[in-house]
Amino acid sequence: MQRNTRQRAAILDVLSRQDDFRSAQQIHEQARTDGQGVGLATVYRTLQALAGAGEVDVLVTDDGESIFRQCADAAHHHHLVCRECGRTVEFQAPEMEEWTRQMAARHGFTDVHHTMEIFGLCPDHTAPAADA
Amino acid sequence: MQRNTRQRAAILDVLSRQDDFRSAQQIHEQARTDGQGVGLATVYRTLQALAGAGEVDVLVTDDGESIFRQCADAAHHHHLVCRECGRTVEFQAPEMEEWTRQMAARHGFTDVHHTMEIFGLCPDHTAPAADA
DNA sequence: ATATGTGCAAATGCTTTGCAACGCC
DNA sequence: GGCGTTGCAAAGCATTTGCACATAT
Repeated sequence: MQRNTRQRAAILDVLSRQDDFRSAQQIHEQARTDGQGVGLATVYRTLQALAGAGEVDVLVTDDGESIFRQCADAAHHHHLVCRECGRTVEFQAPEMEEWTRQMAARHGFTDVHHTMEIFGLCPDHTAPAADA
Repeated sequence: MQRNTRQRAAILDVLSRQDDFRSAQQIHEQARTDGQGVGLATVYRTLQALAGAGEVDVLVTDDGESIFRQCADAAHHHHLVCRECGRTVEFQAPEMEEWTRQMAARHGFTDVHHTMEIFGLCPDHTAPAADA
């Protein structure tokens, strides 16, 4: 049901060599650069499938763009992401998990999931001094 | 510099009577229903201004849509939101604030901000039993 | 052989913007 | 009166989809 196409391999290849969160368009361009051209629609479709299968993590940026990453940790975790270059640090927050679960339960919410991501500028992209 | 127009008042009015997170389009429609028609572009522009001024909170849903709400607590806080109706519970997580700050600092990230929202189904919208 | 995947281009949906008319201060 | 504001419609963007063609199994 899930075929082994050249395109799929190309996308997985880009993902496996990418340590940062990247948009579909960036991944598309990268595959293209690697000489493994893939249609943009295919990139979207494949990423969607991978995300659905839990093989890649998806984050929605403040401006509504989805960015993807093949994470090292298969378990549930969160991210510290550079909003400039996508550089990422994975981390877990077990206390938090429990905490949010209780919060949801206390208010009778079901089928919950939470987002908890930290966006900032990594050491290499610290904001230029805004000297007047 | 910020004028008192009928439109602005209409939008603020809708917001003040709205306890849930709503999209710009929903707010636009509501104003319209209230007999206080406002152009959609104006709604977007006004919400953007209000958000920038910190007078309303903005959340980005999983599908990239922005939803707005005039929050009771002016201080930094988080939300438990019903993904079906927008119903919201505000809450704070002081331990978390400190926690994320340290996490960012430890990795040399600056100018950070974090998102931490819980999405689920409120008691009134619990998923229909998926009985086979 | 056949269902699935792919590519293109058109369509979608949210949001932004150009520009002339409008109205607060 | 002047400058921010509004409205409309067009433009912009990321993403999705229809459909004919290619291809993995």
